[in-house]
Amino acid sequence: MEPDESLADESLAEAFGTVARRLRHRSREALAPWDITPSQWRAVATLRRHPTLRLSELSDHLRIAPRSTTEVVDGLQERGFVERLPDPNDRRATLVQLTGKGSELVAAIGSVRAADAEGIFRVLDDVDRAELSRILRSLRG
Amino acid sequence: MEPDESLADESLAEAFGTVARRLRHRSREALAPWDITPSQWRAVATLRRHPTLRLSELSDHLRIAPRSTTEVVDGLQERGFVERLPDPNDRRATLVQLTGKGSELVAAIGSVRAADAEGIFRVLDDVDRAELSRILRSLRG
DNA sequence: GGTAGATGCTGAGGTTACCTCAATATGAGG
DNA sequence: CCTCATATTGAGGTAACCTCAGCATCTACC
Repeated sequence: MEPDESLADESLAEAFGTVARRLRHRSREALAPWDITPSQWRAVATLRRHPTLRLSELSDHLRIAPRSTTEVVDGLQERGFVERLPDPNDRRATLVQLTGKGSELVAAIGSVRAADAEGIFRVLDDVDRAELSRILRSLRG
Repeated sequence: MEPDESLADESLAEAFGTVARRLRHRSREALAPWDITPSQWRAVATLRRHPTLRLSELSDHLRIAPRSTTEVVDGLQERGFVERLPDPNDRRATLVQLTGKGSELVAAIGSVRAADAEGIFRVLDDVDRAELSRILRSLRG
């Protein structure tokens, strides 16, 4: 029950939130030229690796509720980056795919190289990056 | 420009956000019995260490816009955890302080010990916690 | 001492990224 | 066919931010 210890732990959670906020902010700025938000980018990036996903599968990857995925996909579809297709095997389901424009987006942003990540994580050396990556993976659960 | 590397970096930012979201979620649950939100808790915790702060100073500590601090303090004041006092040295400014109830809150939550932090960071051993803490501090900027 | 410009707070209004709950459509098993 | 589960979405809500404008007050300089 030493106050110092409790402070340390509290700071851990707090510092985490602070960095996350900063990261979100940077990310938003970095993506602004393409008129997409960080959470939309997360979805696009997921679709790059899994070219065809049901909405529910995309939800699982993003770890958000299905309803929220609908919203993200709506936004991307409006901007023409993804398209919805009926799942031929299950008429309840909807498949999501990148459009040509969506693929171009991925390429464009990929070549500029996630300035959001770089900008903030640049202060870390390779060892620290690896450490952080490992720790995050275990915290992700 | 190797795709693997870009993927790794992207995952770093992504994983960070995922963990942050999870942390926020846990934190909300942990604080629910006291009817305060994580960001309100952050403010209360700050006031524990700096018993009297101007709103603008509190903003600096929380790293949010002054207007947002007004909102956080409003919420805490409604619930009786903090009070606003006029700054005797500057009639533009408002000082914020914990009330008796606010101090009890800090004590109560402190004794249960940040379940939000513990719950998620429990998977880390002491070394990893220290590493994470150090890395976060450098990322905080 | 008076006025220009900085500073401190808050009202108004907006955004992002989530959420739950209920409705609708379809699938699967008996 | 009938029930139960699953997939998506409409409706509506929330937390945690933001900016911009307005008002009060302070500070500095003439």
